[in-house]
Amino acid sequence: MPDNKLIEILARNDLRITPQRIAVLEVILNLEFHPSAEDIVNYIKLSFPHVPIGTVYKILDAFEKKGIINRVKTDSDTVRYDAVKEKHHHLYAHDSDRIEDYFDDDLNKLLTTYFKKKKIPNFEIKEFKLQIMGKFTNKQAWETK
Amino acid sequence: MPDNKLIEILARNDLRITPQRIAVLEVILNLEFHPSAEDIVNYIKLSFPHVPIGTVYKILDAFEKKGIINRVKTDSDTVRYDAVKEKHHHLYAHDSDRIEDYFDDDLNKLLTTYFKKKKIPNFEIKEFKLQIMGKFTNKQAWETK
DNA sequence: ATGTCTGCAAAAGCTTTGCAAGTAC
DNA sequence: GTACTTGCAAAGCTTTTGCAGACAT
Repeated sequence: MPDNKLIEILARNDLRITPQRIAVLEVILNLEFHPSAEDIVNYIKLSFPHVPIGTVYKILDAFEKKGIINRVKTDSDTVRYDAVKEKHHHLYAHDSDRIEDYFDDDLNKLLTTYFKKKKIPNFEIKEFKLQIMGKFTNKQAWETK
Repeated sequence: MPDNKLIEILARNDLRITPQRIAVLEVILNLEFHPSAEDIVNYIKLSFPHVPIGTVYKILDAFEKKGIINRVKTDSDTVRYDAVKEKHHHLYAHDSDRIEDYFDDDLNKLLTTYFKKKKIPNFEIKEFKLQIMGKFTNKQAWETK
């Protein structure tokens, strides 16, 4: 992704433009495996020798507050991040900690229609996300990325 | 829940019957808010003065391995637990860390049927769970439990 | 010039682990 | 009696916080 696009996102969100923020933003927008803070540090190292993980946490925090990213729900005790993008769901691999996006407009429509008719007592729905647990059957596609 | 039922569950799973395990199991089976390890310790304190949290973690670990409980997916860094029961989904409160079960057979059927027709490329679905985020509109029901 | 961000290190959670003593079987 | 479990404390991780110096505006 070109830097000027990344800078534009930061500017639009009233965030000061720093090399560290550009690097973190680029990683989250480009990577598809929903990185943890540590993943981000490791990935950035390749191009940006040393960003302390404390700084990455602060940056992630700022991004989350601005709504640029979200935390992904997992059943482990480490937080993973997801760039905010068009409505999507998540595929969770049973045998690894891989999490991938799943886009499906028919599914969105199906669920939206369903909950328009069927209300949940005492609960006002803001959004929903389907967690789909299972196994990836084609590892190549991911490993060679 | 009567002790003999709890004991029966432990026995069926080849777990030795100890007062600590009975207490933890009872909490998880009865409480509906998906407690963390710390919640469990606090709750148990009322009837069982002191169970170290390390022991609770070991018990939870044993229960999870036997499939008596599951970890609940959240976007925080603390793990919460859920008794394994008939298929259900989760309601997540936006303004608190409350998580409740949502049972809906029509929804289960709808999704099962949907994914029988629509396959996800390179992914073999084992199960799915809908996360429903929003706001509880009737706090009384919960607060007075 | 000002307010914000980074880097570093310390501190603060949460969870796991090791081991001796205790308990279930 | 044996194997497993508990209790306790230490260690391990992840995440947060504080503060001085650096940087963006």
